[in-house]
Amino acid sequence: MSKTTAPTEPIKPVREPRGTGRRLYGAIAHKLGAAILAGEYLPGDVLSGEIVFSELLDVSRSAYREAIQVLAAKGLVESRPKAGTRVLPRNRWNLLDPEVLGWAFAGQPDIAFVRSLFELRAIVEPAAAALAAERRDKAALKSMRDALAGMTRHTLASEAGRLADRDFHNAILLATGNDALIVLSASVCAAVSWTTQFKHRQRALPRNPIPDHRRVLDAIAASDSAAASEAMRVLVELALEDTRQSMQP
Amino acid sequence: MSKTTAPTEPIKPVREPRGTGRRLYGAIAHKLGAAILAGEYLPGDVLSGEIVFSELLDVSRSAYREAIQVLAAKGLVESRPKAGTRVLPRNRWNLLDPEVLGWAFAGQPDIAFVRSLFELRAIVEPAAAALAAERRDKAALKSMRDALAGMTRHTLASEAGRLADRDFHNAILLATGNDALIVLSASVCAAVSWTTQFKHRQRALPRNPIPDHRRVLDAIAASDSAAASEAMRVLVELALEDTRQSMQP
DNA sequence: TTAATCTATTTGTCTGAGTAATTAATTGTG
DNA sequence: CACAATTAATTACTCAGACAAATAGATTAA
Repeated sequence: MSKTTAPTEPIKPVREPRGTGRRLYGAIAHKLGAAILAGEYLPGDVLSGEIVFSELLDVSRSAYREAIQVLAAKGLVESRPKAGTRVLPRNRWNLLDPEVLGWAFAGQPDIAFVRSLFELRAIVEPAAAALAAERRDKAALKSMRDALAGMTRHTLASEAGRLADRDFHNAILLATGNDALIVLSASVCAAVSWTTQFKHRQRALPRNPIPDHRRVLDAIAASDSAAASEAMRVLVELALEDTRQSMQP
Repeated sequence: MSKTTAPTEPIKPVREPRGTGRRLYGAIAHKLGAAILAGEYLPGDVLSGEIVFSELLDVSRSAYREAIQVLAAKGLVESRPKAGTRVLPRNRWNLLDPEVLGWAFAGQPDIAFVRSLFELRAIVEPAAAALAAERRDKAALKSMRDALAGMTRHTLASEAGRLADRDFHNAILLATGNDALIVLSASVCAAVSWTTQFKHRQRALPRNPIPDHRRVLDAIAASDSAAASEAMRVLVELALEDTRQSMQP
């Protein structure tokens, strides 16, 4: 195949801080990953051949192959000699991988998937708050207080406020001392921050959520795991409702 | 550096069905990933240089680089020009990635991490059972019944019995209709199956778990989400105790 | 002390060749 | 005719070597 046809604009590394596509192979992985998540390639589809596809993208086979390794590592595709590189069925995808989540939200995010993420969050975060209440680490409590202070200074609609909110949830997760929980929430929180960022672009937050956050903190400080869980449940519930409002219309 | 020193036996692709190391780059990724998870390389350590390291392993730079891409995709390492390839801090690792979990259990698994996985399971699975009870899909119910039947035919200590047990839990997750939950449990279940496999090598299961499983199924069939959650909680609790017994001494 | 510049080192990208694995067609065999 | 063994063709995989781009660290200038 000749290089005359350029069906896609030339792949160029994106300059993002800590982003996924600072290098060429990263940019290709981002492009292809987002395309797969968006449904442009369906499970079972083959990605032409190495030579054909790399020429199509106008990059070397090395760069293309390294990008494919990234996708394969996340369970999106599988390469086999003679069979080519095929998109794997959706249940093999590593949907909780932070980068994959980023690709999922790069395009029009699937409503059902967003809902399932919030459902997962509604399961995990209250339980995490309860665990944190049982452990009640003093340093962790201080982190939460700091984050809460940050939220009082800035409104949640601001960038700084959202960061403080994230820090608050992160501090609780840290306080559980559970590595698996920490990693999991790191993924989910990243995704949630995407949706909230999406949301706040349209409308400001209708209510002041500080008291709700303080309730969680107080319960953890008092080692009341049941109250902590319940308070966190309310918090997630509210976040879900806000998101639903902004995504429905 | 010359190739005279061979500190490690030559890397060779492992022949596993659907395994991680069928190719050379996969074998390297497996070797390095397992080494990192085992703590042989600590966060902040650099992996020499591409040329040095690839010669050390006696493979080409391409194969080594593709292996590194896999590790980088899972958040284990990060490569930057002039700075080399460094092991990232543990909170960047994608610990819920099935492959990473496999590497974690390739060596002596960290007790604290196993505990945190069970803690996560104890959080997620009862909630999933409750969700399944709310949805109550007829096809899913049939899958659970089939898996349960498989468990009655074989004892849980057998390979077939363990597969049936996995199918049972999988069917419940499927019934939730929550993609995020499904992916998450796919990871955790894989890890748990590792530990149970480890366990059963030493001693047979002391009790017959069929009635406990049936209780979960009945509660889901009756759309009693509270009962389903509680029954599943008991199930996970028992599994945790069994594992604790076999890992303590 | 601070900030700008330079340089050496390291990863990133490209090219082209050859190897190994696997599917699919083909042939042989009951 | 059905089925197993063989072969051929396609594809990913591995290798080697060169050059480009980026950057951490030293050097110099303000």
